[in-house]
Amino acid sequence: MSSRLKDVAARAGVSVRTVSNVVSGSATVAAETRQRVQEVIEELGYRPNLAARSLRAGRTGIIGLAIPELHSPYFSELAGLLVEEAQRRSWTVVIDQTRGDADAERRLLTRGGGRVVDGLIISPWALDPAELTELAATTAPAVPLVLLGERSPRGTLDRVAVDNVAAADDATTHLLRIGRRRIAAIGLQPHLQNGTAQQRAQGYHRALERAGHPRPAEALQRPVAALHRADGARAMTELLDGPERPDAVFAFSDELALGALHMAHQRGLRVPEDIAVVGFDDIEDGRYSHPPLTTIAPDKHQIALRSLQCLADRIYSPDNAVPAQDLTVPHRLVVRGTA
Amino acid sequence: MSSRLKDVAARAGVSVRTVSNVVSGSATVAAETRQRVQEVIEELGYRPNLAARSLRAGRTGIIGLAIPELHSPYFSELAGLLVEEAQRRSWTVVIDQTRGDADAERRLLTRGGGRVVDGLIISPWALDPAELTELAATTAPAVPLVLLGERSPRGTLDRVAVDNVAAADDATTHLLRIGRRRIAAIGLQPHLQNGTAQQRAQGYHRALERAGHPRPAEALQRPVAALHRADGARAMTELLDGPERPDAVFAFSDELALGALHMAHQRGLRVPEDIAVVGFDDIEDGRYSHPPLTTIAPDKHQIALRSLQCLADRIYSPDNAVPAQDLTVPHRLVVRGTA
DNA sequence: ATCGCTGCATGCAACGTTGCAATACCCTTC
DNA sequence: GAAGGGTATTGCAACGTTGCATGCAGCGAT
Repeated sequence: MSSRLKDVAARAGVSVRTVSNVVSGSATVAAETRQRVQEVIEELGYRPNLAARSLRAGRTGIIGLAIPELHSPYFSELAGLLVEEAQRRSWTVVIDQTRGDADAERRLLTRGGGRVVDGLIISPWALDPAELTELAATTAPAVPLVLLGERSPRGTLDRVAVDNVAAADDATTHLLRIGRRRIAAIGLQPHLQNGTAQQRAQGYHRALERAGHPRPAEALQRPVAALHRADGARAMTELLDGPERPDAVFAFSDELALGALHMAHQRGLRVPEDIAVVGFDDIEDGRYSHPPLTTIAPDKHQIALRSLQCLADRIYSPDNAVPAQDLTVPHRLVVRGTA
Repeated sequence: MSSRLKDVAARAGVSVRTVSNVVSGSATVAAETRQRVQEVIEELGYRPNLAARSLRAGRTGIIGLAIPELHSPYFSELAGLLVEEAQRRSWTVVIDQTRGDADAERRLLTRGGGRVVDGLIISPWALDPAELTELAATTAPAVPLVLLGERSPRGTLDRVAVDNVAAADDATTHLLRIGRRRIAAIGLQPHLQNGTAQQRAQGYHRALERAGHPRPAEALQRPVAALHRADGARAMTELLDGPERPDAVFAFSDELALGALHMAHQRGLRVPEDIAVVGFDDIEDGRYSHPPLTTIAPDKHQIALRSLQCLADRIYSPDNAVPAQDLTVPHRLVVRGTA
């Protein structure tokens, strides 16, 4: 059994309340008393019981981070930054993996999220933003919520993301500028109500259009089941075996790009001479691929920082008084070796 | 405000206790009553308050996972598996990043770990296993603890790991078998009391010795500050600029290996013809590098499974009655394209 | 000497849950 | 019809913490 306020109080010869005051520092305590209590705290190794505190305060000091999968580099890099930044605010982060499972995301909002965590940062994947908004609105005690990437209809929920359309446009424009003409896209997700993929596709089209290109053939726009390397490799195979061989590929994620790059090597193509590649995410691996990957780098640090700030505003605001925010974080094109 | 047992009880016309019985399913409740209570629970959207439960039960249902850094692929892959497996046991995982900081690891054991989590799975990095054991023993309420990788002196703490010596031996032996003679090692960490690196170095030496090779020159054994790609690239540079150019490299982690591979490409070397590379960890990226990385694959799934099992045994056992276990999980050599 | 003020310390109650032990009820059996 | 046994339900207390209100002492001002 470990020591409680009561034990410290008894040993220091003061009341429980006074020890509590020393610990929290909220009320005035005489220097001498504080000193004595502090010593006893050290001596007994007193640690506040978080469960009791939470019960009393109605807060747990825990926030949730819901991402599709932790082993994906983009999310693990982001999660790392978030955990670190949360620590600075003395929050603890629990990570949930939704694995692209709509039910898992649903459960998180209605059940899991409901009582354990003070707030939730969620990067939706399988769940339609509309349903998500609906769920968030109808869940009994509203969990403070911040969306990563997906926009909720009519901006009813806080959201932090890069400007996906502009970023995809930048990537495509770069490929045009270096003289590419048959630019393929890898990463469309027509089967999902997935705003992110749609937005990136939109940026891709916008750039081509502005440059006076005809709308690219369907065969050049490759859908994927997920954003893993394997999917990128598969899509690349399809492209290389397709009717019109592209001279450039814009992949909607670095993992897809690396898979595509891998396949290009397998087929004996030179990158970027035979085929240029641009990715999206700026994951660590891309810096060390061969050749190093040209990519769109979202400011992940900003994403972590601002989504936590957003969540804090909502958690500490009385009665949802804060209006929903839609924060756009900066991105930049990082030109390395593949395009 | 959200509903409590009290609210459900009032509405269903039963006592608080009966509702509690329905929720927990522990005591006998008449079918009819159960039905009615269930309906009210649905209607009001009642969710148990975890803080109150924890306070009462003395358990939080939260376990900690302390790893050096989340953005490193090996750890994020492992963390993903652990989170998933923990979910199956209805545990919540909070992840702490120690960033190779000894103080952070110390704090975790004495302070953080003390009261928040029911148990802790820790992959020590900066902390000497001896000090770690010492700390664990002297901390007031002993936190159930499982070590990943590092062994505690005289096996006083539970531990899950691969046989690092044998695995490193396997990797080195493979390089010998394909005809390499000047085999370098990247990843030594003489400045840390880091058992893992020492063990891998030991396996490397053992394999060379058994094959009748002289002890490799110091210049072939490259120390690193950390296990990132950048460190691997740097070490590779040193090797290529060194007095004796190796024809093979055994890197103590895949990240190091990928950094080394990158540098080999930069210098215009052919892999594996000019220089062979073997890594350690079997991270996803290695499967898509060019060429795909030959590596030692620890059974990560087993690591997750068994460390949780171990922790469960300790948490649910009365009074530390369970003896400390030292579990060795299997590994295998995965031959791909770099060696 | 009395009053009010400030600084410090304290007691009570409540957060929502569950273990324990007791009670009320019904049905069977002699 | 009473005793016995089981089933169903309940009240009380406690887990450790903190908000609120209050108490107490000492001080300077009136």
